[in-house]
Amino acid sequence: MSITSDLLRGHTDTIILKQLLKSDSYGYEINKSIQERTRGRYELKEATLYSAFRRLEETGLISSYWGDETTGARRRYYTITGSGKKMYAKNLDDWNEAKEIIDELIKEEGK
Amino acid sequence: MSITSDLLRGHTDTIILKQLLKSDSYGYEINKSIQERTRGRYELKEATLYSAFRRLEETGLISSYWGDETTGARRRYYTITGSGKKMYAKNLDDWNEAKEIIDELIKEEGK
DNA sequence: CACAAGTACCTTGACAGACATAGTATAACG
DNA sequence: CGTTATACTATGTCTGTCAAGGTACTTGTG
Repeated sequence: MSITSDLLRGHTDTIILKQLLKSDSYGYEINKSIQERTRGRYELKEATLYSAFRRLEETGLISSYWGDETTGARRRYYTITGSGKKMYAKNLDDWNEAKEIIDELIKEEGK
Repeated sequence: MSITSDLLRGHTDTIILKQLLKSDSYGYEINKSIQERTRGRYELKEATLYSAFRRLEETGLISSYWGDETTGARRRYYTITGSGKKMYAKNLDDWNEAKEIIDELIKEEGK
């Protein structure tokens, strides 16, 4: 991984919600997908991922169910809820604003 | 403040270093400057600011000296060091990369 | 067949950065 | 003369990330 975790901090939830917006998924798959999408520049640590799931489910932004795999390890699938979708939209807005603010504050040419 | 602190997390040091790049400054002034630059959308909490100073000084990225105010409260001024400048440049690069990665991961239209 | 590697999930405890709260001290203003 | 603004400090809490360790099943390899 090339960037530090503090820069990604606070985005984990949004990243997960985004993945679930496309379709239900499970931990391992989500993480693989993230690695692919970023061409290996970023991966969620397992502990981070699963603690995010717990947090998101506790606050009602996602819900989960066990898959009915007849073979292989069991998978816990997650679904984004209505309030999860709202939260995603809000987080995206917040991100766009934060991006602007941070740029203003740290860009060299400054204003 | 409109954006959450987790989104700003990890940028505090860079924001401070950026301010000191222009000229030596002190805590209160830096914070005021941030509020102005962001038109009130962001301010560092005092505890955050001063603990960042301590951290930056301990790691040699800034150094400090007491101002010789003949009036008003005493001010502790901070100067950015050589390694502070390098760190600033590195953090800026990291930010540009992180920005790209996060956008890829959370933007609606996806990839 | 034994064993490594890959898939898939979970728990515990530690750490660091942001922050709330509270305190000290001086100057300016009405 | 009390409030507001300036200016800094110290202590303790909270939360997200992560390291480390564990369980369990499947597939490939020699």
